[in-house]
Amino acid sequence: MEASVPTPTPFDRETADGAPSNRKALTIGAVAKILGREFEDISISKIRYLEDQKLLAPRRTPGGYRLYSQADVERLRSILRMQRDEFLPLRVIRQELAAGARQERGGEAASLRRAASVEGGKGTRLTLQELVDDTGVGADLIKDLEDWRLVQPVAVDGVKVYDDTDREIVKASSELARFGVRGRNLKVLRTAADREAVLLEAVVGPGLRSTNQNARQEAIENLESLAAACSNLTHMLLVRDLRKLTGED
Amino acid sequence: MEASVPTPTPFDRETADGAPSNRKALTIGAVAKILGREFEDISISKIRYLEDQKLLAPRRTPGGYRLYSQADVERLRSILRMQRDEFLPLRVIRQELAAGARQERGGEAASLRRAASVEGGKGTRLTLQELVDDTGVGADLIKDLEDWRLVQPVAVDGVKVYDDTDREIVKASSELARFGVRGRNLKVLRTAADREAVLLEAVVGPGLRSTNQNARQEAIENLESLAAACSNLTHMLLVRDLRKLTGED
DNA sequence: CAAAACCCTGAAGCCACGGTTGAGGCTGGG
DNA sequence: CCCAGCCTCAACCGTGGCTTCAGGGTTTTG
Repeated sequence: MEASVPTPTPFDRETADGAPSNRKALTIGAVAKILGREFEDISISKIRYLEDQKLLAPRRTPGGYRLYSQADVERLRSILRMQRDEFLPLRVIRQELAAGARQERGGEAASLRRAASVEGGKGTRLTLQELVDDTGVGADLIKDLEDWRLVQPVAVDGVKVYDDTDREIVKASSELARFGVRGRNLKVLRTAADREAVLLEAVVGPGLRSTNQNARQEAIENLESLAAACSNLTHMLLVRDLRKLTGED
Repeated sequence: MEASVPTPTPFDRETADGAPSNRKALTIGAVAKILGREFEDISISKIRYLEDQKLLAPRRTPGGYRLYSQADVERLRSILRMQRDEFLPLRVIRQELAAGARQERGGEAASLRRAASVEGGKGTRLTLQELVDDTGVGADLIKDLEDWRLVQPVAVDGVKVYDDTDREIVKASSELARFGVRGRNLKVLRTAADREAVLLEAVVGPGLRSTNQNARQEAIENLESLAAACSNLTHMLLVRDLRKLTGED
């Protein structure tokens, strides 16, 4: 989410005049703090390192302090995204940046990869309105999905908030809704998923509850593989059933 | 070491009847040589390393030699491609593979999509032996899958033959078998798929039975979309369930 | 103006990833 | 029975991507 923090940082005194602060150059510490919201593994030393690797070239004060323009920050942001979402090595990112400000290339696939991850980011919190805007789905359908518990918002401060699995679920459901498949029919899918979850829980459960952090991590990764394989298998089984349907007529 | 060598292969693997040799299982050296054409940085040790990292799991001879099925070679090929072309780290490739390359960027997803197509080309007919060589799965697991009716061969002239959905199902199951999920547990997946099929049948059934050829064709295409959306939705529901599992600790 | 907060460079260190190498020993096809 | 080919296990290695530390300069703030 692009909340683009125009927020006055604690030590922020450069915004004393109500002027648009986002025009001002930032010190390295300020940049780290801002980007820290989106990327938890950012650090001052890392930013310096990236400069060392010729990925950035901020202006300097006469005294030698780095000064980051708004553009620099954006550049850095996209570097970090490519790292995190597309797993690109710096060497490649450098080229990618040099080759014009190309953007949004494999972005779709990458975001999918993240969205489908079991290891939940917990990051996203959407209001109903945002969910509607984001998916282009009517509030009535969402209501329907909630009634049948396909979507399970959480109440925070009396407001329902949705997360990113909810969003993906809504998107997928809207596809089905086009064909008239709605809440009551979807219930069968939910129970199917619930049962699969129980099955997988039985397999990795022990490792998951292990106190050993390594074992736990491994269990989570196995869980990802299992979930994928499971969905895959179910899909193939469905395809076979459907072929029988279309074949024998 | 694996004590249970799954090779009571009933039939001699000699292709006395001049069968296409590319159906046969290969030794590691042969695999390296073949893939060496496309990937210069392949080596025997690298292939072994990838196995060590759980990216491959070829069958073994009773003596311990690795035997690579056609499917294994393809899997390896796509591993190498993801490394070379998409710079993905092995950790990510592992997941991507488990997902059965459900979405393949960059174009050619043809082979899988064909296999996943509802519109069945009844073409493929595999014997048990071919199925084993092709998928690299032990005959015992296949037997297990048959017992639980995940795989449904047809008897022709007293010989059981499998089709390509069976093959894909076996492949997906082998992924799960690695974690000890076998026949009895898989039954829940089959019934889930069956129910989804019933659901979709209700939606497109009328069109499917239409005498109007156009309407029929359209129904089939809708069915594909529906199947995809359905699987997708079930997967997301599963992911959400699993996140709850990993989250609350 | 001085202390406090922040920033600078360069060199060294660290850890994970993705393999390779080598010793010592089986396998299996001709 | 021979010998190329394969096996495991453990040690080793280069690179990438940072972090840490020492020693010292710059800016802000009160």
